Amino acid sequence: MYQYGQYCPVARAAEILGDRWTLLIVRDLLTGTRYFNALKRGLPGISGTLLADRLRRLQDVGVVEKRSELKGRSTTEYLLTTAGSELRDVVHALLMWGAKWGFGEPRPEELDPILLLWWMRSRIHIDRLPAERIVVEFDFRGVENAVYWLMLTRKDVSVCLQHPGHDVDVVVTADLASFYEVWLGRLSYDDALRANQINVDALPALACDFPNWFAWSAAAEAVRAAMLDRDGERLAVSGGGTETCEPPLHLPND
Amino acid sequence: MYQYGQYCPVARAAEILGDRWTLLIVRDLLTGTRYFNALKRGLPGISGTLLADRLRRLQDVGVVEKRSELKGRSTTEYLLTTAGSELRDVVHALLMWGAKWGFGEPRPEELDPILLLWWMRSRIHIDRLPAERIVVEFDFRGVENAVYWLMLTRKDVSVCLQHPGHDVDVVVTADLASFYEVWLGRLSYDDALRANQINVDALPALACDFPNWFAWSAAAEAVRAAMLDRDGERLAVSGGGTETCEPPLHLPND
DNA sequence: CGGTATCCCCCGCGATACTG
DNA sequence: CAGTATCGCGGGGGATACCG
Repeated sequence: MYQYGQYCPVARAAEILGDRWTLLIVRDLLTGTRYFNALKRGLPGISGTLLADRLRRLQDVGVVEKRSELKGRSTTEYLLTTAGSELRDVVHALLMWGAKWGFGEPRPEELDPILLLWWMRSRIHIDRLPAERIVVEFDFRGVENAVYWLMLTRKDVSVCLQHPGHDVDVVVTADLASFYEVWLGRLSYDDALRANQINVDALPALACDFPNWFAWSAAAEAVRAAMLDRDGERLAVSGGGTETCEPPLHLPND
Repeated sequence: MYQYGQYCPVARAAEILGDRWTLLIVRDLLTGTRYFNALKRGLPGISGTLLADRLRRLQDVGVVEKRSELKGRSTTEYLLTTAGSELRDVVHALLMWGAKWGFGEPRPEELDPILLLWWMRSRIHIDRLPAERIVVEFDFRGVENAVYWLMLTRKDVSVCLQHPGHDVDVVVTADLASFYEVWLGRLSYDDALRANQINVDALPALACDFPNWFAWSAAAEAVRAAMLDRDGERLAVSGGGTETCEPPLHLPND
């Protein structure tokens, strides 16, 4: 951990949060991730050693509390302290800025289908699911052999890298980049359907209900707002050819 | 520059801002620093190479604009773009959090007297200065031979590491840590005077006016608010022994 | 002043093996 | 599963010299 040697609150905060991965760890803790391996799954590329280092540092500075439940199994929980919870404002400011100024098309190396499904798993409207178990198969184009499954019940949601064995109820075939953009609010689900970037094969009732099972990304609203914001500024600057301008549609960008 | 490989606005923002020094560079640009060497002076410990690297990166991502005025001298200005200016929210969130949770007594290695004077230089109420040039000598205790000067005119303010030659109008003798705490709003100037942590030797009129020449740290208000905030929570938790509690005074902490 | 080019060292980090 | 201990490397970054 580097020390800037400046007696300044911004420098102190940057010392604590500036280490690689630390802000993403906080982001995930803020959205309810509590276990070591869950954090690790949400941060592909981090090594176990490094995650442990970062978590220890966060404990030392009073942002994270480690709680070991000795009762049932060796479940160790990482929870944000009060100080950690108040980082919500920092992460939110980063989110708003990132959505407006650091965002655009996904880079190829950002198209990790497993991470996407992992994120989706944590944003299921459990109470909107059908009563019976549902297995959804995702067939992502643009990545070789990217076929994974989501097993949805009202008790539990799991990402399967192997066929779960049960019958598949819904088959989603999608362009991975487009599905990511839908996830993040840059593209509307309906538009993606219409442009054949997403295809849902299931009994009509299920296919129609499918998009409602997901809350989509927590960042989607900010991303949409940022797009409108920037479009607004661009239009304002360019002078605008039409006085009554059409509501900006999310057009497929093929 | 590290890439997290996550299509997420927070990760994208962290990629751009997470490099060492970058947030402090933005902090200084936000407060009006515009020249390479001025940035360097405000960031003791950064190498010229690294500062140049960081500034180039910030240009590449559209946060900073480099403007070379070819007219007069070879003055090169670094200015925040619109995107850069909107980082104000991020830095502000860090400031608020840092003031509340990452702050406390200064660490010994943070007691750089030159940096303090450099900061003071940029927060002078130029219009409150006397009409004639004023030379203030600072005699910081706790550091060997830490004697420096501030030369104040309504045209220009400069930090002198050598005696500027002119007569000294005000001699400030102070404990460096305490003066830093006054600078940052953790200690009131008057209390520090009373506790002999700061001593001002000058003609009465000048001595009395001296503290009003400075705007003190831009972070001071946040720091004060954070102290009250935390005290409030502490009192609320401890139950409070007195029903009418005295307004929390900033007592000298000797 | 306002940087770039070069060299070289150190430590942040990944990989691996091991433990409760 | 939830980590710790150890080793080895690569590149981030400091020091220095140089240029416009």
